[in-house]
Amino acid sequence: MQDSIKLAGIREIAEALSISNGTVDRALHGRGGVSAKTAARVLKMAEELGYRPNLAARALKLNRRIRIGVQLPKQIASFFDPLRSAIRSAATASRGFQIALDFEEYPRLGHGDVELLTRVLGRPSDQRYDALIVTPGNPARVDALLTSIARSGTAIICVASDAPRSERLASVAVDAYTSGSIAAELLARTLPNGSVATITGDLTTLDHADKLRGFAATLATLAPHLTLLTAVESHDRAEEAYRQTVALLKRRPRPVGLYLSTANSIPVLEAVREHRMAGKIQIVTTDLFNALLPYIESGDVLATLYQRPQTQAKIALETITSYLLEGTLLNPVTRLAPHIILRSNLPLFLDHVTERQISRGVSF
Amino acid sequence: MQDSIKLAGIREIAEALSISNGTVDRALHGRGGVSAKTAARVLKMAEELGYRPNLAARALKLNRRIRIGVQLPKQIASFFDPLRSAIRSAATASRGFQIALDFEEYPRLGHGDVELLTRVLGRPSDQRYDALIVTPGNPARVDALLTSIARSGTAIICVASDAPRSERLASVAVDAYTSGSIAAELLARTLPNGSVATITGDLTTLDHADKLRGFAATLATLAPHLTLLTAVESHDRAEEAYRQTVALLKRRPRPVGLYLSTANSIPVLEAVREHRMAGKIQIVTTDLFNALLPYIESGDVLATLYQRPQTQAKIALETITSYLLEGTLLNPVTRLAPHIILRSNLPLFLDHVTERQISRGVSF
DNA sequence: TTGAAAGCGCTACCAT
DNA sequence: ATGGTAGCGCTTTCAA
Repeated sequence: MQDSIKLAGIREIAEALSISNGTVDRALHGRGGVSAKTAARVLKMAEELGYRPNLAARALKLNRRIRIGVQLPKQIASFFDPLRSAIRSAATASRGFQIALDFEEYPRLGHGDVELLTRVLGRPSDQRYDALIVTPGNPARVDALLTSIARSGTAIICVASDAPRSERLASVAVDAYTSGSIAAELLARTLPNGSVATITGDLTTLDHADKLRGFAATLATLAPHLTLLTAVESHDRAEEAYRQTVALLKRRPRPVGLYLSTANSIPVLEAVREHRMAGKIQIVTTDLFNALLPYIESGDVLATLYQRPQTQAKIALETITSYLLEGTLLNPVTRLAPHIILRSNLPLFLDHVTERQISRGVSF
Repeated sequence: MQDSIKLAGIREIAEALSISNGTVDRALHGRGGVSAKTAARVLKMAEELGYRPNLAARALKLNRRIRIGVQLPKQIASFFDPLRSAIRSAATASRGFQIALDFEEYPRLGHGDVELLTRVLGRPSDQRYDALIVTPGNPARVDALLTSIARSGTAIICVASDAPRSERLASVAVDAYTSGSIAAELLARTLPNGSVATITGDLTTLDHADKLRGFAATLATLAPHLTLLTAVESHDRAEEAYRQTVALLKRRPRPVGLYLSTANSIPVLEAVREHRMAGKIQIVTTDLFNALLPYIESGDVLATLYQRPQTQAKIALETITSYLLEGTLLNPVTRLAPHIILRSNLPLFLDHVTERQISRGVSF
């Protein structure tokens, strides 16, 4: 198969119609100031000649500096730190134009996010963000704000969770429902009778609620022999998670399986170890970071569901740049499959938890 | 965090040193015709000013049409067809310059590849490939050829398998050893005592041999209770696979687990079904395609290890373009983690087996 | 060895 | 409503 020989630019269209390239440009982009008739002729000819804009020329001419705000929580650092650094390296790798990143942090999901978002609206117009990357916590509290910001001309990209009822441009996240579902299938395959418990962050966060729904649904389908206990919310705090785990371990009968749906898993695992329950309770965790490695290697953790921050960052930035530069919205909603990390494939992911994630070579 | 205010181009360096931008360009790229002294001054100043080339301008000026040859086997189509179409869409999405793809096919791995490779060397110089994407079969037979092609100025990218002893520029593949290892871990978790069998393509193909090594090693570690039968080679042919499966099913004691390390799984699954062994033998397969879906949904297949052709294509093209345009070799060796697809996460991958993989939005 | 300048295709501005 | 043109930063050619 051979591709076409040569491709038409604005100049070719203009010549073919004996009009000026300025007019062609206006017509192609609907900038107005063109009669409906010529506009139609231009569009038709563009189609005929198979016009494809030269993006290098466009980028060079516009020479834009895209300014992107990034508002992410500090907690849980084991997820958001890699996400931040992946955003940084994805921005550096961007071809054709400069990306200026403005990182802002707040303590944790749902605490301080509203304040930061509000501040975005107050920015002087010469410092307006072209795009804003956020992880929405409770949609009820941020939907309206996100919509205002979007209407003020800043494209909003939700990462790691979503606020579907706001006017965000796009959303990138792991499919939360499926994450829960995988956890349930893995536990269902491994466990005999008994009850299983889940520890999550905060059920007002969409991502956390969806994980639980998926978990419950698949458990009911695939493992009628397992009972699901009421979900525990740790609010992504270490102490709470520890305390709640201890309480769970004191229940009789003791749960035989555990699904930890946020990266706040270490306190739980410590509590389990201290009560000498390691290996006796099957545990599925979320995400991947240094402190978790020994638990996977030892088999204390059956599997962890990795939310692929690098991939999320890459897609978020691709979405932003192709929207701002080409005007095309690639995919309003991306739902990634989490990586299922077991003992056998753990080595392949070790790159992701070291400093190497900052370097350029890492692709996923 | 605020990024730097403005960035230096060639012009700025030239002005700072009161020389012409032509000289600066020559010095920066070591094109010769520059005195060692000025070259050093330029390099130093570039460093000082934090020079970053404007890739849009470079692309515009060069306005290159990169010509890429793609030589992949027809069989097994369920893997290579998606790979081909992913290469096509990744090329279309490339910003800043044209990519001309030249697809060539041969019957199957190891049959006809040498002939096609040989033909590359005979191409007239004005039709030279800038890069060549191949899946090497038996390295003993292609290593020398690949090296010749590489030396003739065509960058070689291996996809789906590797020829590490050739002078290929880069290689992108699923980590084969780990794939085998995952299969073993999954079977080990599920099976009681018994023997397990593997059906592969051809053990001279590196990818196939590595899968087997990983499978055997992990089985020995994690499942001493399972015996591994000698590997069966189906040479990626349907009839052979069917026949060999029937033979396996007649063995006593009958194997309790099966690892199919290539996409040539349907004949095997059919044989198993016809012998009413579905669900009684745990099976791990490779890759994902329409015909496989019902087997996963029914539970006949415990899991399939998806080799992510879209991702491989994307990385291959990124590697090529950044090498040809920027002169940087991103990652000589990329080893992807296969996706472990179970019943619970299958829905997330359905996009990948429909026609949608041709559209632009799909990222993985 | 170095300088000067053209021009890649597009956008945007000014003129008509 | 349309035409004409400068200029983005780089590479390359021609001249000195």
